[in-house]
Amino acid sequence: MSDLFPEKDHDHARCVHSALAQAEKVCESENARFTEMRRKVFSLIWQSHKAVTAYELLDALTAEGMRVQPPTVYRALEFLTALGLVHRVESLNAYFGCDRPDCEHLGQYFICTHCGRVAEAVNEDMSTAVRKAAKTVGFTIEATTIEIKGLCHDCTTH
Amino acid sequence: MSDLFPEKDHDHARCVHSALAQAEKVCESENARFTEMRRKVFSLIWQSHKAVTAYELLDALTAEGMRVQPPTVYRALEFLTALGLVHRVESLNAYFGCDRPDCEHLGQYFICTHCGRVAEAVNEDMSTAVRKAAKTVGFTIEATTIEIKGLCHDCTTH
DNA sequence: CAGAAAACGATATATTATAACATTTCATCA
DNA sequence: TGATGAAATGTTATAATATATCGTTTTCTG
Repeated sequence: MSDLFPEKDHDHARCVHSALAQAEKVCESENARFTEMRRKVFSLIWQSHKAVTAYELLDALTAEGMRVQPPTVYRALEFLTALGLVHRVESLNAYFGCDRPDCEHLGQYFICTHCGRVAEAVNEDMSTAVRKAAKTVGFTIEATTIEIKGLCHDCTTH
Repeated sequence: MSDLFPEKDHDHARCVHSALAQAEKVCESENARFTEMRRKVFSLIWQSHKAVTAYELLDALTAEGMRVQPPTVYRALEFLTALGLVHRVESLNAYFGCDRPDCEHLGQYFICTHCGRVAEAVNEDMSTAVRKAAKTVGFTIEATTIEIKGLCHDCTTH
């Protein structure tokens, strides 16, 4: 059983560091500006593996003394999601950081209702099943949302 | 290609009639009251195969002269979704009527971005793929959201 | 450095959803 | 059958999520 979710005591600073490094690369290759605000919002999202709402981000920024309004946060989120650096969980109105922003993927999100963490899977069986089902009914896919809620392995066993 | 979406010129009165009959049955078997308000909201949702928002329903009720407030609509929606008579599309914050409320199913929703219609599939390959992926990572599923946006067959070809 | 484009600030407001408490309706059974 | 308790609805207020618009600042490019 390959666990999708990180160990509870993993070195999270490393996740953050790696995520930032990847984000830098993606922005550079896309000729997009990774501004201070965007970097700040991105870092806040990566403070945990949970999904955070726009207003939680707003509060966090405010708590750090920044005078920030909703549009600022939503703009940063729009930028980050457009580049695939973060993903939006539709069923939570919340955002989490993407592990592999460098490769195209139709993500499937596992959301633990107990610990709140979100993990992204890139499962070919699921993707294939979706594509096949669409083909069967003559549907042309533009976007897919696959969100699976339940208990992660840690929360199931402990 | 079995088309999931109804023909453009199908007898929609029949859809509504059948949906109401099924809803009656489900409510009866669940010992739940299909009150006037719930029936009204349910009928409004079934006026088309599109997903409608809570406030569109509110406006429709108001347009008919009813003095209705948001909680009333949300309560009806909560009741109807709990019984599986309507489904919520998370990525649209909107609701549509379920075809087969009598049988358990993990629905997968195809949402046409052109005509706005929503069709529900119950595809075992998809369900299986999701369950299998979950098992692989030791995840205990509580709920799944599968929403596929794109063009329905009609809108692709016309 | 000028000019244009992008990003951000600021204000206002739209949209979606729920909390809390009052009133009404309805099934039940004493 | 009418008292009563639970369910449903009404009413008011407000919370939570999101965007439109316009002005200013920053940054890129020539």
